[in-house]
Order: sequence, then structure tokens, then C-alpha cells
Amino acid sequence: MIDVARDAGVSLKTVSRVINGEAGVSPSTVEKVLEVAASLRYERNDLAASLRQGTRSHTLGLVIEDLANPFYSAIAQAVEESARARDSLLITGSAREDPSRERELVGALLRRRVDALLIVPAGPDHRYVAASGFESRAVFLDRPPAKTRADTVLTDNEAGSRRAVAHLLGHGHTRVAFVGDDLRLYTARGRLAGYRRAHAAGGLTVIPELVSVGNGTAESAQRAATALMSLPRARRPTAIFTGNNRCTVGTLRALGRARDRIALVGFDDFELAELLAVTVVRTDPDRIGRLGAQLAFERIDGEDGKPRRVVVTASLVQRGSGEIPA
Amino acid sequence: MIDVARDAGVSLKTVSRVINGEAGVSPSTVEKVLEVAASLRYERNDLAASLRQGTRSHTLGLVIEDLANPFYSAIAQAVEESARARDSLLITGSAREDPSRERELVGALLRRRVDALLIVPAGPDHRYVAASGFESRAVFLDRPPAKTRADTVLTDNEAGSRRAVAHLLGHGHTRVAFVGDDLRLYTARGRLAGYRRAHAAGGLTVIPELVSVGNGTAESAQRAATALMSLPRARRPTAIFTGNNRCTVGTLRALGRARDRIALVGFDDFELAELLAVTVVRTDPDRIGRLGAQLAFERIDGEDGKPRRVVVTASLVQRGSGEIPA
DNA sequence: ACCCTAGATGACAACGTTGTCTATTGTCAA
DNA sequence: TTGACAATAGACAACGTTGTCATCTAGGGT
Repeated sequence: MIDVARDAGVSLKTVSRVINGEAGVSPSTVEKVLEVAASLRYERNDLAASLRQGTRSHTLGLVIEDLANPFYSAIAQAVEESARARDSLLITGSAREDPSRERELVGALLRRRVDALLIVPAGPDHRYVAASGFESRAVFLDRPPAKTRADTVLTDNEAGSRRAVAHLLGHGHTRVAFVGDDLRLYTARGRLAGYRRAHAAGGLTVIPELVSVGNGTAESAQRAATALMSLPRARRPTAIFTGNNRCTVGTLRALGRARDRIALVGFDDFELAELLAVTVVRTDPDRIGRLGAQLAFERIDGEDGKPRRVVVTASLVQRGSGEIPA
Repeated sequence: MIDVARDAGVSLKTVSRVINGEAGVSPSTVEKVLEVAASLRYERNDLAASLRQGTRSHTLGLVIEDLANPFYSAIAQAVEESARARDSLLITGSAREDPSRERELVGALLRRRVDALLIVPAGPDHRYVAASGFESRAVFLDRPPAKTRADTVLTDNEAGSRRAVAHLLGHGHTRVAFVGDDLRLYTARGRLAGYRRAHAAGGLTVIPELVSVGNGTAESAQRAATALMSLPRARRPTAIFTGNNRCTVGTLRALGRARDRIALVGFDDFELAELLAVTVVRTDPDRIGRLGAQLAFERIDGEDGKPRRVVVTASLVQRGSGEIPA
């Protein structure tokens, strides 16, 4: 900018005014400055500007589990879209279910002075966010913060799951298996709780050997489903409820040709579910991302009330696999 | 930092030294400073630091088509992973095939002084990147830059596509349809070219009515495939080659139950392709992202040779759908 | 001729860091 | 005792902006 000022024969401040479109500069000066700026390929340094202004960096930070998982990338896409609508850029990092990685990422984003932070939490303790004093500008997505209070956007896991399992029970199944994720995950716990609640509501008891909990990979779900299908016929499930998209994929792989005989409802929609005729409980990552960004921007705009919690409902989408009778 | 200095009774510079782990500070001073820093919840301002240092911002910019498309989100994930390995953060934006959006994003990233830029280009002209003087730190992914030279990582679309179509021809098909994307896309052109080359190599002429080009959505591919299937039997294709993952999905939807009678090979692998027994030409977005990041960091590290071009091969993965005879 | 005002412009400090250089110690060898 | 040197610490400027305030000019009203 100083070069532009020199070449245009004006002061630094005048160039600043022109670049930022401020009033109070004569048209002829504006023209001259813009000309010189263009010829010098001048690009304003936004880092310096936001340092000087001290307030906004026009940047949002997003810490997510895994950008390659369609559920999370849909969230990221929605957040990015919302950020752009507010002239902000998005810095993204994947924590991969590793609490220390989550924490490092959060630290890096804070040091980079993001205006707000959206987090799909992996860790068992988020007091460190509060300790940094940033909890009022943090929004937790898909899972609540632990040992800390902050804005949160969640899916109604339990209700969605209850509905799915009730749907299966309604088709006459009495041996409905659960293939879910590690119970350290909030979402996994909620979904298992819904599974239990549906059983209770239907007057059935949960059969322990039909409940299996994996480690979050499609492979572990595949192994679990294979094991279930290898049970003696009398103990074998006639329906399976899967706890998330990876579990559903793994289970589908395990079922193979048996798909037509086993009822299946999965949590999370996925791209080809329609083609595979898989009945699912549809979560809405786009909505989660958008609502999260909205809460974040409200905080940025000065909202300083108590932590808020928004719950997004999950609805059953019938496509055939969940309607196979017992 | 100034507060820490005051409270610890030392100079600003000493605090800076402690925070950055520089040598030449007595252990007792280090301890005192760290104590005060912790009690004040001090977090270094990386923006100010990189402004002062002037060299690196430890940030990579990524402009991608659509974060929600698994192909691109896999690229993003790979780039983010590589960035982290070099202590950098990733700023991502989706251009959604809109050249002006691409350009805005690039501008925003340059103003934010990213160390390098990775772009999946949407526009028909990238001279603006060269005009900004940043072309030596730009890496183009999946598609080459237009009217400009810069580092590029591409898939070998033509060879992959040739292999796929030759595979179909090898199974006796003589009426192989092409369901592809808008030919303004580099990848779409390369894939169509491979389709033609395979025909030429097999001594066949391309049948115009079997070549359809959509607008990039799964829906347009679905319509195209439906139209193909509605042709009178004698003119109907016995095999279809689809130009990317969205085209494959759309075509699968259109085929529905007819899937068992029509051979199909798709370009791009997708998560459930295995389950659906779809033969594909597998592209490697993870590799593209990693190689792109590698080129970018080499430039950051001072490499200033000519623009480089890396080509990633695409290999045929047989799963059944491509092996249905004519 | 005088003052006043509005418009245009500039000088300067500040944002939060760090690089460079200098000052102050204390230690050791000659 | 002196000088040399290392270890430690601080002063100051600078990175590229922008907010605040001051200055300057021209024009208008009296």
C-alpha cells in the first residue's frame, strides 16, 4: 500500500480510503489511486487489516471428525455456505475422533483469531474451551460439549431411533438387532437408548446378544452383522437397526444376498440408499451446519445470553428394507 | 503479551522469547512467564506474528467445486492432512462451478496471504491468477488451468476411459452409450475422447445418438439414461459408460431393475459401488490431494522451476456390472 | 477583507508480534 | 586487575493496515 501511495503521490491514508471505498476522496484521486493499485497488482493484506481493527477476522473455524465422511462434509459445506453469506472464510480441520488432535486444532484456530468456532467434539472434556474464555463463541455440532456449557446443535437421536425401531417392531419383528458405534460417542448412546425405549414401549425386553457395538468403522459393523447372521436360526435376528451410515454400509456388505430376508433400518441417510431401497432415519447435516453457523454469527453479533441448544428432528424415510415383515 | 510482560515484570521481548521457546532465557524467568501467561489465559496472536515475520502464514487455501461431493471432499481431506503435517491450516471454499465465485474465493485467499493455493478450477480463463503474480504458488487439481501455466495434478482421464470402454467392447458390445458431463469440463472432454479412442481402436464408429452430455447433475444423467433405454430395441445400447460419479448414480437410478441386462462401467469409484457390483474406473482423489499439497509445499520451500504436471492413473476395478456380455 | 464551513488530505499512533541491536551482568583466564 | 566473553535482558523499529485528529484549500456569506 505504501508503494501505491508513493506512486500515486498521495498519503497512505488516502490509499486506504480508496481501497476501502470510504467517502471523502475526490473522484480524480480515487481514479488515480485505483489505476496505480491495479498496475502494481496491489492486494490489500487482510491479516494486517484485521489486526489493526482488532475486532473481526472474518474467519470461522470448523473442527470436524472427518471431512471424507459425507455426513460431516455436508455439515462443512453448509457452514462454508453460511460463512460466505457473511463475507467470512472457513478454516477446517479434521480431528478424527482424537481428543488431543481436537484440542490442538482448537488452539491453532484460537491463535489464528477466528471469530467463532464450530466443533464436532471428540474429546471427553471441553473445559479447556471455557478456560480459553472462548466458550461463548463456540458452537458444538452433532454432539454436546462435555463438562462445559455452550451453544449446541443436536439431532434428536433417541426419538429418531425409537421411531425406527418401533417401525420394525410394528412389522412383527421381535428379534431386532442393534449394530452401533462405540458408546463413548454421544450419538451412539442416544441411538441405543432409543432402541431400548422402543422395546420397552412395545413390551419387549432387549436381547443382549443382539446388541453389538463396534469401533466406528464399516469393517467392524460388517463383522458384527456377520456374527449376528451366523447365530443359530432361533437366535438370529429378523431385523437390524444400524446406528450410523458407516454401520449401515458395513451391515449391508455383511448381509449381501440375504438383504431381502432381513429387515433393515439405518440411522443417517446416504447417497444411494434410495437405489438400495434402504429405509433410514434421515438426519439433516445441512440443517445442522446452517443452524450452527447461525448461532455462531449471532454470538459474533453480540448475543450474550445463556448457552442455547437446538435439536433437529430425524424422520423416517421408508424405502422397502424396513418394511420386510418378520 | 504486553500484559504478561507487565505482570511478570519483564520486557515484551522476553515474553516473546519464552512463548516461542527461544534460547537465552533463564529457567526461572521462563517459569515465571509461563505461569503468568497461563493465569492470564494468554494465547499468542498468530496473525500478528505472521504479519511481523512477513514470510509464512502457515495457511493453505483450497478452492474446490463442492465440499459435499465425495470426490472433492476426499481431496480436501487429503490436503488438510498434508497441511497439518506441515503445521499449516487449511482454508476451504466451494466454487460450485461458478467462475466468478472461484475468482472471488481466490482473491479472498490471496488477501488473506495463504502460503499457497490449491484450485479445482471452474473458470475458462486463469490469467487472473498469473496477473496476481501468484501462479508459482498455485496448484491446479483435477483440471488444468486455462490460458495459464502452473503446477497441475490430473487424472489420466483419456487412458482410464479408453480402458473402460475397451473392456466393454471386449465383452462383445457394439452399442456402448456414453452418459457424461458438460463438455466444457476438461475431465468430461478427456473421458469422451477416451470413449472415442476405444471405439477407433476396436474398429467401431461412435453412434451419435448413444452419446449424451448432461449438465453435471445426477438428474440430468438419469434423464439421459432413461432416454437411451427408451430407444427401440435395435437402436438401444447394450452397455453404458458413465463419465463421473454423479452420472453413474443417475444412470443407476434410471436403469432400476434393468441393471442386470445392461453392462455398465462408471468413471470414479464411490462408496457403495462394491455393494452394487458396479465396475468402475477408480480415480484417486486422496492421491490427487496429497500430490497437490506436496507440489504446493515444494513451491513454498523455494522450488522455482517450470510448472509441473503430475498425472495420476485411473485403474479398472471389475465388480460385475462391466462384465455383462452383449 | 473577514470568518466560517465543508471537503479533501495527511501525520501519527496503534494493533500484537518479532528481528536487530545494545546494555547489563557475572565468570573466567591472563 | 583487567579484558574478554557468554548469558540474559531490554529498547526500538518494523510488518501493513486503519482510527483519530490536524491541516489545508476553496468557496460562501457577511
